[in-house]
Amino acid sequence: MNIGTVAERSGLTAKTIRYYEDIGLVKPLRDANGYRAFQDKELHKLIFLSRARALGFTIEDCRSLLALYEDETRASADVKRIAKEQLMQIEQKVAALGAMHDTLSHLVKECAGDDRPDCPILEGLGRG
Amino acid sequence: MNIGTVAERSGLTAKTIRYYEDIGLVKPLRDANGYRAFQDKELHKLIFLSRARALGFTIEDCRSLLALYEDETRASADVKRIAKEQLMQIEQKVAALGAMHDTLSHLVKECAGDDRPDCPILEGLGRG
DNA sequence: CCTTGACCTTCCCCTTACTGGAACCCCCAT
DNA sequence: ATGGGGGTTCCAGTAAGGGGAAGGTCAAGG
Repeated sequence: MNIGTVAERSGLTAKTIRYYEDIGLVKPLRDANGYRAFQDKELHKLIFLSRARALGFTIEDCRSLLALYEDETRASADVKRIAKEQLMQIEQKVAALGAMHDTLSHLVKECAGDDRPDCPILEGLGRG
Repeated sequence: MNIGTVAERSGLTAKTIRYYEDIGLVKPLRDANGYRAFQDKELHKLIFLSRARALGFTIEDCRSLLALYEDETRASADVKRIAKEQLMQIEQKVAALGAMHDTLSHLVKECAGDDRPDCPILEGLGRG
């Protein structure tokens, strides 16, 4: 499989896949013409990466998860620990965004939004 | 006021303030010795920036908001439009994080988290 | 056989919003 | 004069790729 094919099947872009090779996440073989030749195993790893990234894992998380994914003797506890840390980070982000949302929606609600220069949003931001 | 003082009062770091000068958000005067000399107006702009960034506005949003902040004749509608866009972006991020959270917490719940190699999290990520 | 267009390669710069560090200058107190 | 705690500039790096140039390759059509 060429890079275009695995890109389509994994949902990643060719650029991203080349980047993942650069940083050592995948190691495709090469054809005589220099084209990357992906085998099923590499494709599965890319699909794995695509999903893990979509769930918010960092590249370094993915590197750890991939090592566990490839290690048939891993303990599920190792995976669960990484996943739970990621869950907590997601929860923290949601909480932070929620606080932003509350403050901002309050300001927006107060603002007339007309032609007058009077603006509670700017006042709220500038108030010492 | 030197940069250390405004850093403390605005809640930004000196590094960040120098960066904001670099990209043209503030334009402090200079003392004879080359030190930045901040006046109250610049301090207020930095406080404004600190709050707006904390609410998730991008630097470019802040640039627009700051221009409106300084324009005594601005229409509140302009500010409200920017703020509402930001609100929508926050809502989208919350929704995306919520979806991640649901999927991941489901996987975590399924996982025994013991010494056995059997791991539903990895299975969930690798499943085609 | 030649060309055209789609695909592939490497390489380098760009992005966001800073942060860290090196090397150096300045001011005040001892 | 010296030590410490300011300040200054500039260079490099971060996460995770995206954009685009310059060029090699392949398959189909005329």
